[in-house]
Amino acid sequence: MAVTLKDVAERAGVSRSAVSRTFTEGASVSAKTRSKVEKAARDLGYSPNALASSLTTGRTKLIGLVSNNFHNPLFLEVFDLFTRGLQDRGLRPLLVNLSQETDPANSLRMLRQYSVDGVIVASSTLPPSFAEAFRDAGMPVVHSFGRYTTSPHVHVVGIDNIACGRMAAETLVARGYRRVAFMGGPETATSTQDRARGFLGKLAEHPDIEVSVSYARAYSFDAGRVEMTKLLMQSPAEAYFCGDDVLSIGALSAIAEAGLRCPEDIGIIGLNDMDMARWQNIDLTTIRQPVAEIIGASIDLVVATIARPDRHPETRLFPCRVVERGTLRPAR
Amino acid sequence: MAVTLKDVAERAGVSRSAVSRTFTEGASVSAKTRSKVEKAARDLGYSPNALASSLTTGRTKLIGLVSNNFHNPLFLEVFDLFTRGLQDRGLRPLLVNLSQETDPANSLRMLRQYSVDGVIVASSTLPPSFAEAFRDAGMPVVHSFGRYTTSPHVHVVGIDNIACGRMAAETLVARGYRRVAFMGGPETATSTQDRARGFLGKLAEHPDIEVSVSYARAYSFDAGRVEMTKLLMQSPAEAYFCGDDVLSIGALSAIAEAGLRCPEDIGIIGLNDMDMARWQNIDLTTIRQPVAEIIGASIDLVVATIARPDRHPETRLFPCRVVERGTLRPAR
DNA sequence: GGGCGTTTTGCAACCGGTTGCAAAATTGCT
DNA sequence: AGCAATTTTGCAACCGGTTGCAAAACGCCC
Repeated sequence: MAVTLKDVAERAGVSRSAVSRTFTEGASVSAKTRSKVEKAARDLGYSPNALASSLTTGRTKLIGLVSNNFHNPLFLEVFDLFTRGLQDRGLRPLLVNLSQETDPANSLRMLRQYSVDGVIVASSTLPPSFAEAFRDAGMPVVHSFGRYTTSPHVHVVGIDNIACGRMAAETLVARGYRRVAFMGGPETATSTQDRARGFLGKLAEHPDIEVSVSYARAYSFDAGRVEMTKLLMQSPAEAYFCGDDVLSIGALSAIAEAGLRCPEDIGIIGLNDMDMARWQNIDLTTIRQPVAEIIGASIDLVVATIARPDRHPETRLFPCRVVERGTLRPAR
Repeated sequence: MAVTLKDVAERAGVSRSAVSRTFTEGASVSAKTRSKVEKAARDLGYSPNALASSLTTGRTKLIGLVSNNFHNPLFLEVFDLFTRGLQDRGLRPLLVNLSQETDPANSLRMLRQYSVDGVIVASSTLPPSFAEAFRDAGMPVVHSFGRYTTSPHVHVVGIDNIACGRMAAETLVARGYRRVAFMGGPETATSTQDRARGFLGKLAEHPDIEVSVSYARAYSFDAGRVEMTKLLMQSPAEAYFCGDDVLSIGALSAIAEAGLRCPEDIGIIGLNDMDMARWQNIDLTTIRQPVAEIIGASIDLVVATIARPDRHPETRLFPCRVVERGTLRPAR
């Protein structure tokens, strides 16, 4: 069926080793045999079987891309950038959709069966222990969009969520809001915990400002909308820092529905700056997370760890910045 | 490093074949050896190397998932459903991001190197020839969201875009619109061509209704917005059938910006019914494409074709229906 | 043309599994 | 217990490559 090394060798009149060598970088082949082999390969339409070679080289060039965020529009950008970035380095993404699963055992087993060279866990909601399970199994792994820890057991690339929380607080304070609130994602998500911590920590410096906190039951439009609707029935704050953009958009929808205007009646600041946030009919003021940089660094790091598996775990955090749009009143 | 068949065999005190057989469905092993092997495997933490076994069995359980739609929010749902659906059948998605590439040669080569069992091309914009290149290389392939042809060379699963165009036309006519228009995606996309055809075809039956056509330069928010802005500066139609939902949302944004209201001043009907269309602050009337059914059928079909490669190419089209929301005036 | 050092080449073993085949073990039956 | 039929087992070859090693070929110089 498929054309193999042997076929090419026979047609070119050389040994199988010769063929193998012309297709492996830096092997010793004379120009003459190389061209004979290349011609034969071209004639036969040969391309080497990456899986077979992985058996001896121990490298598959397969990277497990594990995520549980298949509902957040930001992650379409994330998948786009990851797949392109990996492809550009000759690596292939083997996608694992975690859905609501939270135990790494299954993914671990299947990624081991396919002997992936490395694993990227792309999730802001999974606990650090998830990625650590891969490392414990001896796989190079980086946790993208993961939680920062001072003594990481695993590479982490992402943002400083605590600093983001602080940044949101500062922004709201600078705008003169006196009654502010955090509307988080699910309380179990590590990103939400950290953002709340930073936000509240910063506001503790302003005892005159009233602060409250609530949690939506998911990082989703509906959850944001439901939560904001509930809040509006009590006495709402003047401005909200929402756990992420999609939550923010849900909140905006609830606000409009209630006949209130944003930013005149209530201010909203999101987090992520996903593509949709800039759409003119959404126009969300938000904190930009440098997704492309995070992904680039994640790939760099997993590649580097494949090369030197004993590499010390490292945390790379990228700075975020506020993107001014139309859902917060102007600074005084 | 990794624990192999041989290690398990030694520990269990049996031959390598015995171990192999306990892990292959329907092979002949006595209960006694099976339990010995299973214990040894458990102790050692063994899991069989899928790639090595693929060498002899000729099956990798890898499915190439090829797409160029990494910017349309609908495709996040698509990837979610595909990855889950494949995983549920013990198959693994190897993702290929085509970006703006339109030549199958590269993807073909790399999917062959990884000897995928089958290929799913998920795209509404690629021409039929793209998927055919895989079939010509002897790979089981299905084109999801692809173009319907009466004599397909390749399995196609999707919707009847011509019928959708007609359905949009009927809907607008039933609402009493007298000046209608089609605002397509890029003119080169097969889906746009067919939708235009159906739309215009149906309206040809209503000579009293004025029809016009224009094309946005991409299936994107910005392109839809730009195109609608341009249209509004001339004399706009009363209602538009937009090439897809994201284009529709761009158009809605332009309409709002111009100080016009939807549906009072201008009606919009989209196509896809992506999750966002139901968001209350978008509330887009649209034609629903049954994405989950399409994906389920695509997976069924690729699996069936792997089992019987000589299977005759088949087209499966799923019916669409109008989802009434708030961007079209009510039927008279 | 002979001798030496360097490249290139092929052989054969190996990577981690599977599988046809014949031998060994088990089972059922008289 | 003896025998035939059936099941289980291990051997060895194979899947499609890679690679250490020793032999062969080559290039260079005298």
